[in-house]
Amino acid sequence: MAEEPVESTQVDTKFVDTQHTDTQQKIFDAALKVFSCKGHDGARMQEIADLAGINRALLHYYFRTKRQLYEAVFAHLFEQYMRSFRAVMDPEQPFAKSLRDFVDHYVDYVRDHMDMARLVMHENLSGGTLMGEHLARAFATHGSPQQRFEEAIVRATERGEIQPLDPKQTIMTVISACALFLITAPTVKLTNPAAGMDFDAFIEARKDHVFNVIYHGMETRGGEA
Amino acid sequence: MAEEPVESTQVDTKFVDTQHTDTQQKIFDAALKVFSCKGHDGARMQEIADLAGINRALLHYYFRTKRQLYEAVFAHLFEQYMRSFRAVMDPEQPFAKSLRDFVDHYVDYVRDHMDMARLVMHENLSGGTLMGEHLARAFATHGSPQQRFEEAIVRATERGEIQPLDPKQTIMTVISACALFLITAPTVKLTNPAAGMDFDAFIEARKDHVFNVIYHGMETRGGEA
DNA sequence: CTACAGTTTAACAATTCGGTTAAACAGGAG
DNA sequence: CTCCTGTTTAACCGAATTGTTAAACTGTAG
Repeated sequence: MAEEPVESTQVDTKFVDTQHTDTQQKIFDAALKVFSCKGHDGARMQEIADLAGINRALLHYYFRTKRQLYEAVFAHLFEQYMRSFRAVMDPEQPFAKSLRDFVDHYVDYVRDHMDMARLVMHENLSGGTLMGEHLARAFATHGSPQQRFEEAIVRATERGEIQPLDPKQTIMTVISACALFLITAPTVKLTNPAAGMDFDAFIEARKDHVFNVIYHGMETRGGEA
Repeated sequence: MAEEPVESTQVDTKFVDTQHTDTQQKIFDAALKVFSCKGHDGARMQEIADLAGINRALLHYYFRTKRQLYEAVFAHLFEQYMRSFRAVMDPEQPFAKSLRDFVDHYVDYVRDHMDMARLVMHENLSGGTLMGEHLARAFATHGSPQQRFEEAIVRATERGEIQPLDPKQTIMTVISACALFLITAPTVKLTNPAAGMDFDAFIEARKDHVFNVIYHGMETRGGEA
């Protein structure tokens, strides 16, 4: 019987490794798509196998159990997400730029990773501890993506650029305004028979809208400067 | 065999009706709780029966299939939701009041109907057409809850109270800012080890924050009036 | 050629779950 | 008392799913 291939990628013969990671990647992609659409419970291993172009036996050969596969996919996405936010955000730049960058990056990321966003929401609704654990660990090691943004908010407040508001509230507002629309977009489309509308354009407009409303809602107003 | 009890409540002998609606209510409550936590696929009829204090046979006696029960619960919640929004919102009152009312009502409603909110999000993620159909029908008959708010936005813009922004974007921003926090609250709690924080107080603060940021973000600014 | 990891096929076990059924029971209505 | 409806109990079916296993096949590495 072959040894557990998931953890041990020490065997780096070029061929094996490539073949290995190739299939694993196909599985990841398929699993993500299925899990994100139907959630852990709604997903079927058979469907994942089909989508990956392999058979169920091989699926279990790579990931012994459904749960294991689910968690692997989740962890992978999460890591990817955390990494994407690590770069940007300098607390000393003008708040307008920090906010704009954060909004742009957030909207773009969610738009380009809808599967991930849906999966996260599924996990969140299911009330499992999976996300909690990952979040806690990630925050402890790299610091949270929002942390940089929070610093920027605090600094901007100290500089008198924006009003003294609870940063937690601000972050929640920004993230909500950016994310919820995209997550609910499929349903919104169903409702809104405005079929002709350009979705991409609406997203770009959304960035502007969120930035403008929130920025001007937070900046120190004339009389108080 | 008893006739289908779900649709036909014509038999209004006091006793029977009471007994009937009593059990049905227990089932509704139990089903809502289970469905909202685990989604349609994750929910188990046995668990619903247990929570309702009855047995599976009786559950199927009232609702023939799981799907039927699910849709009944969904429709019931939806109707209730639409009704709750029908009253308020006068387009001619100051926009500050319209916005404040909408935010307050929305936050309160979602807070007091978390199960419903979670269920809606589940349904949304699952990409079913259920919500789309209900929404479309409701919009056609009573007009949407947001419609009143949208009118208020349009009128306020005409009066020059607020800047000319796309009302769709504004509504999306307001609803997002109100709802997402509550839906993700369980997870946020897991992450944030600030166990001491008063959740109710945070919610009240959230209303203020959302209102303030959005209102001041939208009002016509000094130079342009 | 041999070994071996990856892969397929096909069948299997075990469980779970949704749904049905029949029989019996309970208690108010008439 | 008798009828009827709601309710329970218990057993059952059938379908779907997860997970396992054994055997055979494939192509590269050595």
